[in-house]
Amino acid sequence: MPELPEAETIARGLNAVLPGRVVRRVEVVREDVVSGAAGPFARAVAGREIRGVGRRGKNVVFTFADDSRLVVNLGMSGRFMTGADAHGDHPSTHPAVVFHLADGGWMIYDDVRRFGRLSAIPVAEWRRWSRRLGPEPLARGFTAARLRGILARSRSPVRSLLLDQRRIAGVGNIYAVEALWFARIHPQTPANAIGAAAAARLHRALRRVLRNAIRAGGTTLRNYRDANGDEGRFGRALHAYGREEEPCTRCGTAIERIVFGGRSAFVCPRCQDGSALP
DNA sequence: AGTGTATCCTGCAGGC
DNA sequence: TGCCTGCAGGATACAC
Repeated sequence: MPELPEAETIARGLNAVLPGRVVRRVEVVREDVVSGAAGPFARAVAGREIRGVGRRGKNVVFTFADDSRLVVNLGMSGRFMTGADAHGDHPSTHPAVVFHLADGGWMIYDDVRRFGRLSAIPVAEWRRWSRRLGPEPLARGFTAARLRGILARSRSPVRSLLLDQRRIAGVGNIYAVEALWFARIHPQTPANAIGAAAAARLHRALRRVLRNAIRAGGTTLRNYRDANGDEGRFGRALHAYGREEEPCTRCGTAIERIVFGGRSAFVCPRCQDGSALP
Protein backbone atom coordinates (compact mmCIF):
# COMPACT_ATOMS: atom_id res chain seq x y z
CA MET A 1 0.00 0.00 0.00
CA PRO A 2 2.16 2.78 1.11
CA GLU A 3 4.51 4.33 -1.38
CA LEU A 4 6.87 7.24 -0.92
CA PRO A 5 4.24 9.92 -0.14
CA GLU A 6 2.49 7.73 2.41
CA ALA A 7 5.77 6.74 4.10
CA GLU A 8 6.77 10.42 4.16
CA THR A 9 3.45 11.43 5.70
CA ILE A 10 3.70 8.74 8.35
CA ALA A 11 7.33 9.62 9.13
CA ARG A 12 6.47 13.30 9.55
CA GLY A 13 3.58 12.48 11.84
CA LEU A 14 5.77 10.26 14.02
CA ASN A 15 8.64 12.72 13.99
CA ALA A 16 6.32 15.32 15.48
CA VAL A 17 5.81 13.30 18.64
CA LEU A 18 8.60 10.75 19.11
CA PRO A 19 12.01 12.44 19.22
CA GLY A 20 13.54 12.39 22.68
CA ARG A 21 11.36 9.52 23.84
CA VAL A 22 12.72 6.17 24.91
CA VAL A 23 11.52 2.69 23.95
CA ARG A 24 11.25 0.73 27.17
CA ARG A 25 9.96 -2.61 25.92
CA VAL A 26 9.17 -4.19 22.57
CA GLU A 27 6.38 -6.72 22.32
CA VAL A 28 6.50 -8.75 19.12
CA VAL A 29 2.94 -9.98 18.66
CA ARG A 30 3.45 -11.36 15.15
CA GLU A 31 6.92 -12.75 14.72
CA ASP A 32 6.60 -12.97 10.94
CA VAL A 33 6.80 -9.18 10.53
CA VAL A 34 10.25 -8.81 12.07
CA SER A 35 13.45 -9.77 10.36
CA GLY A 36 15.28 -12.43 12.26
CA ALA A 37 13.91 -13.78 15.50
CA ALA A 38 11.70 -11.80 17.87
CA GLY A 39 14.14 -11.87 20.79
CA PRO A 40 17.16 -10.31 19.11
CA PHE A 41 14.92 -7.79 17.35
CA ALA A 42 13.32 -6.67 20.60
CA ARG A 43 16.68 -6.44 22.35
CA ALA A 44 18.11 -4.34 19.53
CA VAL A 45 15.39 -1.74 19.92
CA ALA A 46 14.52 -1.78 23.62
CA GLY A 47 16.22 0.85 25.76
CA ARG A 48 17.01 3.17 22.84
CA GLU A 49 16.15 6.83 22.63
CA ILE A 50 14.49 7.94 19.39
CA ARG A 51 16.36 10.83 17.84
CA GLY A 52 14.24 11.23 14.74
CA VAL A 53 11.91 9.55 12.25
CA GLY A 54 12.52 9.86 8.52
CA ARG A 55 12.12 7.97 5.31
CA ARG A 56 14.20 6.17 2.69
CA GLY A 57 12.24 5.07 -0.37
CA LYS A 58 9.03 3.54 0.95
CA ASN A 59 10.62 2.75 4.31
CA VAL A 60 9.97 4.61 7.54
CA VAL A 61 13.31 4.94 9.32
CA PHE A 62 13.67 5.52 13.05
CA THR A 63 17.11 6.75 14.03
CA PHE A 64 18.13 6.17 17.62
CA ALA A 65 20.48 8.25 19.72
CA ASP A 66 23.26 5.70 19.18
CA ASP A 67 22.80 5.91 15.37
CA SER A 68 21.36 2.42 15.07
CA ARG A 69 18.09 2.28 13.18
CA LEU A 70 14.72 0.65 12.95
CA VAL A 71 13.65 0.33 9.32
CA VAL A 72 10.03 -0.40 8.55
CA ASN A 73 8.74 -1.46 5.16
CA LEU A 74 4.97 -1.13 5.46
CA GLY A 75 4.12 -3.74 2.84
CA MET A 76 0.53 -3.46 1.68
CA SER A 77 -1.27 -2.73 4.92
CA GLY A 78 1.21 -1.58 7.55
CA ARG A 79 0.23 1.36 9.77
CA PHE A 80 1.45 3.14 12.86
CA MET A 81 -0.56 4.50 15.72
CA THR A 82 0.59 6.20 18.87
CA GLY A 83 -0.95 7.16 22.18
CA ALA A 84 0.01 8.75 25.44
CA ASP A 85 -1.91 6.68 27.92
CA ALA A 86 -0.74 3.17 28.63
CA HIS A 87 -4.16 2.19 29.87
CA GLY A 88 -6.23 3.87 27.17
CA ASP A 89 -8.04 2.14 24.36
CA HIS A 90 -6.23 1.88 21.10
CA PRO A 91 -7.69 1.53 17.63
CA SER A 92 -5.38 -1.24 16.47
CA THR A 93 -7.29 -4.17 14.98
CA HIS A 94 -4.23 -6.17 13.91
CA PRO A 95 -1.37 -5.27 16.21
CA ALA A 96 1.89 -6.83 15.06
CA VAL A 97 4.50 -5.08 17.20
CA VAL A 98 3.84 -2.95 20.28
CA PHE A 99 6.45 -0.45 21.44
CA HIS A 100 6.01 0.54 25.08
CA LEU A 101 7.65 3.87 25.75
CA ALA A 102 9.38 4.83 28.96
CA ASP A 103 7.03 7.76 29.59
CA GLY A 104 3.97 5.47 29.57
CA GLY A 105 3.04 6.14 25.94
CA TRP A 106 2.91 3.57 23.20
CA MET A 107 3.37 3.07 19.50
CA ILE A 108 1.79 0.16 17.66
CA TYR A 109 2.76 -1.25 14.30
CA ASP A 110 -0.48 -2.69 12.94
CA ASP A 111 -0.58 -4.80 9.79
CA VAL A 112 -3.63 -6.70 8.54
CA ARG A 113 -1.85 -8.71 5.86
CA ARG A 114 1.55 -8.85 7.56
CA PHE A 115 3.53 -8.23 4.38
CA GLY A 116 5.41 -5.49 6.21
CA ARG A 117 8.92 -6.00 7.65
CA LEU A 118 10.62 -4.38 10.60
CA SER A 119 14.41 -4.60 10.69
CA ALA A 120 16.82 -3.45 13.35
CA ILE A 121 19.89 -2.10 11.58
CA PRO A 122 23.17 -1.76 13.50
CA VAL A 123 25.22 1.36 12.88
CA ALA A 124 27.82 -0.46 10.81
CA GLU A 125 25.21 -1.86 8.41
CA TRP A 126 23.25 1.27 7.65
CA ARG A 127 25.27 2.44 4.67
CA ARG A 128 25.12 -0.94 3.04
CA TRP A 129 21.40 -1.17 3.70
CA SER A 130 20.69 2.23 2.20
CA ARG A 131 22.88 1.61 -0.82
CA ARG A 132 20.70 -1.26 -1.96
CA LEU A 133 18.10 1.33 -2.89
CA GLY A 134 18.23 3.64 -5.88
CA PRO A 135 18.23 7.43 -5.69
CA GLU A 136 15.49 9.42 -4.02
CA PRO A 137 13.32 10.85 -6.79
CA LEU A 138 12.71 14.08 -4.88
CA ALA A 139 16.37 14.70 -4.06
CA ARG A 140 18.06 17.67 -5.70
CA GLY A 141 20.52 15.40 -7.44
CA PHE A 142 17.79 13.43 -9.19
CA THR A 143 17.84 15.29 -12.49
CA ALA A 144 16.16 14.55 -15.79
CA ALA A 145 19.55 13.49 -17.11
CA ARG A 146 19.96 11.05 -14.25
CA LEU A 147 16.54 9.55 -14.92
CA ARG A 148 17.38 9.26 -18.58
CA GLY A 149 20.57 7.43 -17.70
CA ILE A 150 18.62 4.95 -15.62
CA LEU A 151 16.07 4.43 -18.39
CA ALA A 152 18.78 3.92 -20.99
CA ARG A 153 20.21 0.93 -19.16
CA SER A 154 17.10 -1.22 -19.38
CA ARG A 155 14.82 -2.65 -22.02
CA SER A 156 12.11 -3.59 -19.54
CA PRO A 157 8.74 -1.82 -19.61
CA VAL A 158 9.11 1.61 -18.06
CA ARG A 159 6.47 0.93 -15.41
CA SER A 160 8.41 -2.16 -14.23
CA LEU A 161 11.57 -0.09 -14.06
CA LEU A 162 9.89 2.61 -11.99
CA LEU A 163 8.76 -0.04 -9.51
CA ASP A 164 12.27 -1.48 -9.13
CA GLN A 165 13.48 -0.07 -5.81
CA ARG A 166 17.13 -0.73 -6.68
CA ARG A 167 16.90 1.75 -9.54
CA ILE A 168 14.63 4.44 -8.09
CA ALA A 169 13.50 4.36 -4.47
CA GLY A 170 9.95 4.90 -3.34
CA VAL A 171 7.82 4.72 -6.47
CA GLY A 172 4.96 2.23 -6.34
CA ASN A 173 2.18 1.29 -8.68
CA ILE A 174 -0.15 4.25 -8.12
CA TYR A 175 2.43 6.96 -8.65
CA ALA A 176 4.20 5.15 -11.48
CA VAL A 177 0.89 4.86 -13.35
CA GLU A 178 -0.02 8.47 -12.62
CA ALA A 179 3.35 9.87 -13.68
CA LEU A 180 3.23 7.92 -16.94
CA TRP A 181 -0.23 9.30 -17.64
CA PHE A 182 1.01 12.86 -17.08
CA ALA A 183 4.03 12.25 -19.28
CA ARG A 184 1.87 10.59 -21.98
CA ILE A 185 4.07 7.52 -22.02
CA HIS A 186 2.60 4.03 -22.32
CA PRO A 187 3.55 1.91 -19.26
CA GLN A 188 4.86 -0.92 -21.45
CA THR A 189 7.23 1.27 -23.42
CA PRO A 190 10.74 -0.23 -23.28
CA ALA A 191 12.65 2.10 -20.96
CA ASN A 192 15.53 2.54 -23.38
CA ALA A 193 13.17 3.63 -26.15
CA ILE A 194 12.32 6.78 -24.22
CA GLY A 195 14.10 9.79 -25.65
CA ALA A 196 15.34 12.95 -23.98
CA ALA A 197 12.12 14.95 -24.27
CA ALA A 198 9.91 12.13 -23.00
CA ALA A 199 12.37 11.39 -20.19
CA ALA A 200 12.21 15.05 -19.19
CA ARG A 201 8.41 14.90 -19.14
CA LEU A 202 8.52 11.77 -17.02
CA HIS A 203 11.01 13.33 -14.62
CA ARG A 204 8.81 16.38 -14.18
CA ALA A 205 5.63 14.29 -13.88
CA LEU A 206 7.13 11.93 -11.31
CA ARG A 207 8.29 14.73 -9.04
CA ARG A 208 5.09 16.66 -9.47
CA VAL A 209 2.92 13.65 -8.61
CA LEU A 210 5.02 12.68 -5.58
CA ARG A 211 5.17 16.24 -4.23
CA ASN A 212 1.45 16.83 -4.68
CA ALA A 213 0.67 13.50 -3.05
CA ILE A 214 2.81 14.40 -0.04
CA ARG A 215 1.00 17.71 0.17
CA ALA A 216 -2.31 15.81 0.20
CA GLY A 217 -1.08 13.39 2.86
CA GLY A 218 -0.92 10.43 0.46
CA THR A 219 -3.59 8.32 -1.21
CA THR A 220 -6.12 6.24 0.71
CA LEU A 221 -7.70 3.51 -1.38
CA ARG A 222 -8.56 1.20 1.48
CA ASN A 223 -6.30 0.68 4.47
CA TYR A 224 -3.93 3.55 4.51
CA ARG A 225 -4.03 5.95 7.43
CA ASP A 226 -1.33 8.32 8.59
CA ALA A 227 0.14 8.28 12.08
CA ASN A 228 -2.83 10.33 13.32
CA GLY A 229 -5.38 7.95 11.83
CA ASP A 230 -6.31 10.32 9.01
CA GLU A 231 -6.87 9.32 5.38
CA GLY A 232 -4.80 10.67 2.49
CA ARG A 233 -6.59 13.12 0.22
CA PHE A 234 -4.76 12.41 -3.04
CA GLY A 235 -7.36 9.88 -4.27
CA ARG A 236 -9.39 12.73 -5.72
CA ALA A 237 -6.42 13.83 -7.79
CA LEU A 238 -5.89 10.50 -9.57
CA HIS A 239 -6.19 10.71 -13.35
CA ALA A 240 -5.50 7.12 -14.36
CA TYR A 241 -5.04 4.74 -11.45
CA GLY A 242 -8.25 2.86 -10.67
CA ARG A 243 -10.23 4.75 -13.32
CA GLU A 244 -10.94 1.89 -15.74
CA GLU A 245 -13.73 2.80 -18.19
CA GLU A 246 -13.88 6.35 -16.90
CA PRO A 247 -13.08 9.20 -19.29
CA CYS A 248 -9.54 10.47 -19.54
CA THR A 249 -9.53 13.93 -17.99
CA ARG A 250 -7.37 15.16 -20.86
CA CYS A 251 -9.08 13.76 -23.95
CA GLY A 252 -12.25 11.97 -22.84
CA THR A 253 -11.24 8.52 -24.11
CA ALA A 254 -12.08 5.64 -21.75
CA ILE A 255 -9.18 4.65 -19.51
CA GLU A 256 -8.16 1.01 -19.96
CA ARG A 257 -6.79 -1.44 -17.44
CA ILE A 258 -3.93 -3.64 -18.61
CA VAL A 259 -2.05 -6.26 -16.63
CA PHE A 260 1.63 -7.05 -16.91
CA GLY A 261 4.36 -7.85 -14.47
CA GLY A 262 1.61 -9.21 -12.26
CA ARG A 263 0.12 -5.78 -11.61
CA SER A 264 -2.62 -3.64 -13.05
CA ALA A 265 -1.76 -0.51 -14.97
CA PHE A 266 -4.19 2.10 -16.21
CA VAL A 267 -3.68 3.86 -19.48
CA CYS A 268 -5.38 6.30 -21.79
CA PRO A 269 -5.14 4.51 -25.13
CA ARG A 270 -5.19 7.82 -26.98
CA CYS A 271 -2.87 10.02 -24.90
CA GLN A 272 -0.46 7.16 -24.21
CA ASP A 273 -0.43 5.49 -27.60
CA GLY A 274 3.34 5.14 -27.87
CA SER A 275 3.78 7.87 -30.47
CA ALA A 276 5.31 10.51 -28.19
CA LEU A 277 8.61 8.84 -27.38
CA PRO A 278 11.28 11.29 -28.53
C1' DA B 1 18.43 -9.79 -18.82
C1' DG B 2 13.61 -9.97 -18.61
C1' DT B 3 9.06 -12.18 -17.88
C1' DG B 4 5.53 -14.90 -15.98
C1' DT B 5 4.13 -17.29 -11.89
C1' DA B 6 3.73 -18.35 -7.20
C1' DT B 7 4.08 -17.09 -2.39
C1' DC B 8 3.53 -14.65 1.90
C1' DC B 9 -1.66 -12.89 4.26
C1' DT B 10 -6.49 -10.83 5.12
C1' DG B 11 -10.52 -8.35 3.78
C1' DC B 12 -13.74 -6.62 0.73
C1' DA B 13 -16.76 -6.18 -3.34
C1' DG B 14 -19.45 -8.29 -6.71
C1' DG B 15 -21.89 -12.16 -8.94
C1' DC B 16 -25.03 -15.85 -8.27
C1' DT C 1 -27.44 -15.11 3.95
C1' DG C 2 -23.67 -17.73 2.04
C1' DC C 3 -20.30 -19.19 -1.23
C1' DC C 4 -17.16 -18.28 -4.74
C1' DT C 5 -13.93 -15.48 -7.45
C1' DG C 6 -11.00 -11.76 -8.15
C1' DC C 7 -8.62 -8.00 -6.55
C1' DA C 8 -5.43 -5.04 -3.54
C1' DG C 9 -0.56 0.52 -2.23
C1' DG C 10 4.78 -4.78 -1.89
C1' DA C 11 8.74 -7.83 -2.18
C1' DT C 12 11.03 -11.99 -3.32
C1' DA C 13 12.16 -16.54 -5.21
C1' DC C 14 11.92 -19.51 -8.99
C1' DA C 15 11.73 -21.54 -13.70
C1' DC C 16 12.13 -20.55 -18.45
